[in-house]
Amino acid sequence: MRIATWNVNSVNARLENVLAWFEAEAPDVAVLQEIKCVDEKFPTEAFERLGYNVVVHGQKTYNGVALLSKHPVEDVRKGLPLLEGDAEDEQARYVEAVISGPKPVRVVGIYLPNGNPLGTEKFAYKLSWMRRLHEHAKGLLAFEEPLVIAGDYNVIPEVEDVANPEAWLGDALFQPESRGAFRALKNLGFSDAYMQADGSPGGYTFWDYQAGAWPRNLGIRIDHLLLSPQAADILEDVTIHRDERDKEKPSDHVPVVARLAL
DNA sequence: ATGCCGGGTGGAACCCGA
Repeated sequence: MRIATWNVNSVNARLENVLAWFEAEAPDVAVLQEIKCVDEKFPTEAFERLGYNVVVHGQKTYNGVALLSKHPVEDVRKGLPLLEGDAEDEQARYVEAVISGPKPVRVVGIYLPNGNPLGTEKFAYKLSWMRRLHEHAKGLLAFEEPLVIAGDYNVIPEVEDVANPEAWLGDALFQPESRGAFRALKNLGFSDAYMQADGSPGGYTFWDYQAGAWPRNLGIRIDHLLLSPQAADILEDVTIHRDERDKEKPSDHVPVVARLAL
């Protein structure tokens, strides 16, 4: 079973590329981020024609996530639980479902807050969102079942994950607090699928539209799939679909696909 | 990268992304 994550930077602006990729690759399950539309504007029928069950957690203009599955889905959750004292969260950044394939696997799609600029409410929101994810993930791990938390984490985990580290020192994606929270999440017992299956430096998943970042390969690795031990044990390979960044009207992120022996 | 690009909104100029 192949599970994909892709920040598409507007599903409707990207529809031609996205549908072509799904036709060619036909992942069993995919999570999309930054769909940038409400549920009613999501191209649900187009994905249904390709054989997908569609779960959308949309929002006008910003954010928005979706989960697509060729198998039936159960136990759908939209939105990350709040912690005590948290204010309501209006931002659509979390979707979760159990995929009822040959063997069940729980798949979570996240669009973790960017957090820039530092020293603002946005950075505080990023860190508080990561605390919420940490607590919820701990609960999911306790099921001791195959679990994949995939998405745009907006965290550069290590110096090997960025072409030009100096340029990112003042950025929320590369702060010690952000990297520490990602490491703490991983240390609950997750395996970073790319690091487990490949691990070579330069496995970038994002290149800025500006300043020739793509032709100069000034990328960062921020789209990750974290695997529970039961999922890590059956990981076969991980593929970063770099070619998508070279298409007409590309997203600034490319798809990442993990194959599990399910 | 101070926003050089790109998307959305709304119908110009501004917000947001990473």
